Amino acid sequence: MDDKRRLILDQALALVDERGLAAMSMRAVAERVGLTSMALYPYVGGKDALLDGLVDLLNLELGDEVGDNGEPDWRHRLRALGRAVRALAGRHPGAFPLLLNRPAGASASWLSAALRGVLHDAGVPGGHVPRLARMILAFLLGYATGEVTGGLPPAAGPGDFEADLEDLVRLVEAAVRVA
Amino acid sequence: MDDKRRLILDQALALVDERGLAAMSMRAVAERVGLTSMALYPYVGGKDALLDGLVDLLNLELGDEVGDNGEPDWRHRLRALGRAVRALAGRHPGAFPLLLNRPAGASASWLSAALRGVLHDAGVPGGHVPRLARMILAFLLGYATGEVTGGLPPAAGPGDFEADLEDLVRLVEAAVRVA
DNA sequence: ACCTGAACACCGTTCAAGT
DNA sequence: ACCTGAACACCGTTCAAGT
Repeated sequence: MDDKRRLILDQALALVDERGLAAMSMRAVAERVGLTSMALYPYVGGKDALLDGLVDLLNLELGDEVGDNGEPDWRHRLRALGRAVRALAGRHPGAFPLLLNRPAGASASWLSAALRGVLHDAGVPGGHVPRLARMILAFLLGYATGEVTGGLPPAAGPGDFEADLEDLVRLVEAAVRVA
Repeated sequence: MDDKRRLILDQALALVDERGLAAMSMRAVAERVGLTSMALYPYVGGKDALLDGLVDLLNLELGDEVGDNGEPDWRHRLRALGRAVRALAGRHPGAFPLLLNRPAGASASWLSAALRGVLHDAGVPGGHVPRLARMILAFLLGYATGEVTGGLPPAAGPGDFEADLEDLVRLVEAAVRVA
């Protein structure tokens, strides 16, 4: 019976996708599920916890999309991660900013761990892996958030993001050369 | 008499600094100023516009801190910009995330323009300047936002941000070599 | 010109009560 | 066990009314 929690979270995310974060009230979510707002509390425990649940959902979706295909080329994997983050923001423009704006829960470390794996396989010295992973994470979340909120000026050209990804690849290569 | 608007914005920012964004209601700001909430509307025009006003205030403060001292070394200027953004977030942890989460208004382009100036002086080919400036902006805002919200995992070491800045310097140098 | 009182349509959350 | 009605203390915002 705990897929009722999942049902509620799914409907909340759908609501945010359709009408924006500001429209997501406990009452509005409940109506979508066919309950009153008070009935949600045992399942999701308050609005704040519900938002944390949405963050978990986004991380889950990101993990599903990227998968763990045994792609050996770290450059391919880094580009794929970057594109997946941006695509996730595109599918969930209302909810995506939560990733950067709320304390990172346990599930939030998925992307962080994936980036560390890429850097390790690239041959980045172990002592630099956590810092560099965090740096790339800050860029990816900042970029996709700003794109979706308008907090960043609009991109000058359509290929800008791909060029940014190549710059990230070079950044990693430079860190490898230090070794 | 338009420093009354400024008074209201200053008090709103102080309130957010002290008690967090969630505590900033029109009524709470008004009480701090010594008015009722309805009296604020002619000056700041609704809560959303008030939040935009806070963004302007942050950009102003950033511009004041960095100044336009004729520092000729673009590396110094890039590091100074990065440190200033991070320090601003440290002073205003509640309000800072607004920079990335709200559409960039006219004043928001200050930092963007400053970064473009640095890249130009560094000798980055003109065609790459806007993209690279935006990339660095995404990193800086993402980094400082995530640090202040907990959306990014905690830094591994105390010198991590300085090391990140050196990586940015190298990123710019690499873009210059392409020229 | 500048401000307030009263009111409206909402919030999140609690808790006793219903089935 | 699961849900609801009623209630509380809040919101943002409008507008007629006060000075």
